[in-house]
Amino acid sequence: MPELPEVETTRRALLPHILGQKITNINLYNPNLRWKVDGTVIKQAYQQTICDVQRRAKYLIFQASNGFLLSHLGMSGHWKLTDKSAERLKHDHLQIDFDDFCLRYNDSRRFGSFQWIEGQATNHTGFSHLGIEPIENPNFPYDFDIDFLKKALKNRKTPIKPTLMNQKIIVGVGNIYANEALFLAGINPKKLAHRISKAKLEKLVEAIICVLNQAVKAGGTTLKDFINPNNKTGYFQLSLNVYGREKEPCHKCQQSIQKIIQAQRATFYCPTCQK
DNA sequence: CGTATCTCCTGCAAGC
DNA sequence: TGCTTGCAGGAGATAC
Repeated sequence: MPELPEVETTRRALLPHILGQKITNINLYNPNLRWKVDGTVIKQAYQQTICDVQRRAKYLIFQASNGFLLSHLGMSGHWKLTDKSAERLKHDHLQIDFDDFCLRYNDSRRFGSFQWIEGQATNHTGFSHLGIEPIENPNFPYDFDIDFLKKALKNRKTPIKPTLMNQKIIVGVGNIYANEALFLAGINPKKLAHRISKAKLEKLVEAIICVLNQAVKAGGTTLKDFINPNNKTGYFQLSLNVYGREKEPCHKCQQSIQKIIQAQRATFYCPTCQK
């Protein structure tokens, strides 16, 4: 599910509800997520007041005065605003109570994770392995441009598509948006990253920024199960040009979209439009 | 350091 | 209908 636009959609949906709200209780129903969640998370966040909700890469940050809860949604995680009295669903693993409502984290595949970290997320050194933010982010630097990309790809001999998904270079781009950005830029996903011309890289920068901004505007992409905390689906799936469209006609040239596997992931592209 | 591969888990759809 | 198989949006660990 969640790439940058889905995490950002979640952040924006949560912010107005929980800003300034005090955590009155936390229930960890199932600690067996990607890494075992220990009770420390519960103890540290208890009675804290949320002073901001931020995003770095695909991580969601619940910032309180002396620490923050870091939440990664993995493949299938999502947060839901709901009544405390609402019946708990299968795969609801964590519940955060506020005065009049609660937040529940549901994650069928359990690839998500939680950490409680002392201090301010904006000063957190644990994010240092993460690459650049490709679109505007109110809390973290985002100066993504052609000079950055040219330098970053100079020594990368891997095909451009899996390279775009490398979170050490650019954050937030997962399988769907890597496919879509390459289509918009007219670049073949098999092209080796260091062999792409400057003109094409310029198009790629523009395409990544464009596709992510459009997807944020659309509230993310809902293929199967992405739902925002207010129970609304995204609608960027209506704008997909290649992802999931194997054998369907290209929106530009009508040739059929091809599916290949790269780094154990599905890649979709138009062999005519993407050279 | 860069690259390739494997892995965690459940749900669902396709194929037989 | 019911079974098996493969695949799904992420990314850390490991081996070379």
